Amino acid sequence: MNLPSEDAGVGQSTYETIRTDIIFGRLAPASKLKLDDLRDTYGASVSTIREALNRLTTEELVLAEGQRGFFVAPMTAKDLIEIADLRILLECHALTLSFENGDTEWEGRIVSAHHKLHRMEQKMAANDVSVRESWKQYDWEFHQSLISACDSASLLSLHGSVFDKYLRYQMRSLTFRGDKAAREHREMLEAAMDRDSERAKTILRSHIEGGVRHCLNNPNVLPNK
Amino acid sequence: MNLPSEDAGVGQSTYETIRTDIIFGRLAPASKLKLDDLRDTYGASVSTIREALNRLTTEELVLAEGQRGFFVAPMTAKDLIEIADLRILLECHALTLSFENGDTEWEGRIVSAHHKLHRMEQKMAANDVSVRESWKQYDWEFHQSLISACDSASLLSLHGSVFDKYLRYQMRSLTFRGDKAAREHREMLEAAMDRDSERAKTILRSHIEGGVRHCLNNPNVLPNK
DNA sequence: TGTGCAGCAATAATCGATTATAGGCAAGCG
DNA sequence: CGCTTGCCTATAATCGATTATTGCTGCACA
Repeated sequence: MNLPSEDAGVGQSTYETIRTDIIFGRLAPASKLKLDDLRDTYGASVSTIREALNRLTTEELVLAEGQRGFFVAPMTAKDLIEIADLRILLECHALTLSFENGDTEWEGRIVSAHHKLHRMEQKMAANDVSVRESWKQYDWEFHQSLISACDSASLLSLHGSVFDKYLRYQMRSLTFRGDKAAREHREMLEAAMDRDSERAKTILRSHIEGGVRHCLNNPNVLPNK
Repeated sequence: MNLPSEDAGVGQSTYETIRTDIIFGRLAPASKLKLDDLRDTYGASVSTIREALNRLTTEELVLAEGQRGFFVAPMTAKDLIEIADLRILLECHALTLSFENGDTEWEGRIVSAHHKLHRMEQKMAANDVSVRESWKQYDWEFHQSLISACDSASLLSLHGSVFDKYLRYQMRSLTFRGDKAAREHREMLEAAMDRDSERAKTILRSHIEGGVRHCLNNPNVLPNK
């Protein structure tokens, strides 16, 4: 997850803000994005807004329908399943490469990321819902750290984009999957320290499939259809 | 490969034209993209040009460096290897899914695409270089047809984007890899008809790896560095 | 003669205005 | 009474102008 970086130009920060607003559900799926409204909301000119929306169109977080404007990408069960399938494919592949290349620095990043994630999991378990967004942020950081030694910028970039789309579905389930996910994270940490990529991949697959089931069983996630 | 569709708006067609100009090498790798120059070349206002460049930035065909403008993405051996690795990963996965789901319509698409590709391969073998771009177009269509029954729009879209980046490298090798590639295409056609996805994947892997070697051995492809 | 600062030219970023399009509503005709 | 057609409003697409940034060049001072 790339959070909005304040220091950048108007264009860049508008793009990042709209992007996170879509991912965190502050802009409803399938809703119309009127340029004039967005200009008022985000305080940038229509041209700048269009720039941001066009970029998001390429990422398929926004749909541009002919001359009829922009819409937030809708959320469907089929899309969730496709995205999860892609995340498994890309992340497992990256895991294999990363486990081969990873050095001690890499282990350090993982241990550090897991520690921070674990703290958030504890807070979530104690029903402190205020940390929901930072929890997901640290979840990203942990998964990212595991594959960070894969030595392929293209793979990392593609994975990041898929991860964020997956995250949009996760953000809609208000309940915490708790113990199970936390245990899987710990097991992946251990598998990484043992350089056992097969074990890590098995856990990751069931980790993601569990997340998908959790979403599909939760009526908050896909209210329509 | 999505070729420019003339019927669309100025923005869309500018985007598509610049995109194909990058992929087909008419815009040199790592070259600076000056907005005023592009406005004259493509006959659209700077805002429209910016819109196109921003979209291409998301696809990583163009790099946007701070407040210092846009550049065509450079081409490097490492990037080629990463892209090819991703193409293998995505296309093999799609192949598996597609072979499971494919119906008779799907077979028809493959046979048709292979026939057209074969015609171009014959022309290329006869040193008719004028068909170089349509040959690559039909190559795309054939590979696309093989995975077209994978039933995942996200996977097809991601694959398309990676394929086009791979294509950019292929377009720089002026020589025809000929017989070998043509035989591999025919073998993949046969594997598809037999629904033998393992065989198809093995051929595909060596097909792509052969293409990469062909590029890396050709000094035209990566002149610098 | 080398270095640093200042002003200038080139070019990018942002904006608001103008033009084009779509979709709804109403009037007129069948 | 219903359907079609033309106008009208809301909104998108495109544009050229304005502002900001960068990096170069030349001059002054050490």
